[in-house]
Amino acid sequence: MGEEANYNNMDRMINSSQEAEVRKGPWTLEEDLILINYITHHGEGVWNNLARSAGLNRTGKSCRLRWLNYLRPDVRRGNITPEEQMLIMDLHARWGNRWSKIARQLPGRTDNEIKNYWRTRIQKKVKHCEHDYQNVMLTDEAIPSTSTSQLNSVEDGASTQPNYPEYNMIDAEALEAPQFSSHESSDNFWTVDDFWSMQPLNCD
DNA sequence: AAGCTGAGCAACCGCACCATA
DNA sequence: CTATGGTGCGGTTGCTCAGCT
Repeated sequence: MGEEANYNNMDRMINSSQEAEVRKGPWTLEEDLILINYITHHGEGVWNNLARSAGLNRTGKSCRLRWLNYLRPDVRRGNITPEEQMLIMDLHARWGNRWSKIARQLPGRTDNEIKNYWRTRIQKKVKHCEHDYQNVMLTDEAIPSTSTSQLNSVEDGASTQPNYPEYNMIDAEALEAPQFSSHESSDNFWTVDDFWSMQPLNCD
C-alpha cells in the first residue's frame, strides 16, 4: 500500500521531470531487481559504471547505498536485539559517531541502520534518562557526587568492560582506545560510564 | 471519521580521502 | 605535483505511518 503510493509518486516525479535526468528518491521494485540481477552476475565493481551498464538511471552512489543498506543478501533488517543495543551503546561510547566502524562489529547491520537506531531510539532514551537523573540530583542533594570520578574512568576501557558474550566478537583493532581529543567533537557524545550508570535504559 | 503529531526509516547531500593518470 | 574520478562516511532531509485527540 505504502509502496504503491511510492511508485505513484515516482511516476509523477518521472513524468514531471526530464526523463534523461538521473533519478532520485525511493527505489522501485523493478530498479531493485535490476540492481540485484546485475550484481549477481557481474559483481559490484565500479559503481558509476555499474549504474550505467545495468541500465539504471541512477548515480553510482545511489546504487551503492541501495545495495549496501538494503539489497545485500546478508543484510539483517529490524529487530535489533538487546545484546546488539548494548554493543551499539558501548561502541558509541568508545568511538562516538563512527557508524561504519560500529556497524562492522554487528554482522548484517548497516551504518545507516545503526545511525537511525541511535538517533530515534537510544538518543531519546539517553536524554530522557539524563533528564530524570538531573531531576533526582536537584531534588535529592543527599546523594554524594561520586559520578565525577566514575565518568572520568571511561578513558581506561578496562574498567568499563561490559560482560555480555558478544564482546568476544570484537577484535583487537576494534578494542583499541578511541582517539578522542575532546567531547566537543560530537554533541551526541556520552561516556560508557554514563551508560552503565543509567542502565537499564528502559526507565520509562 | 478527520486532522494532527511524532517516530521511524530510506535516501540524499556534502565533504574528505584515496588511487590513478 | 596536480587534477580528476570513485568511494566512504557522517549529517540531514523528507516521506510514511501509527497513535492520539
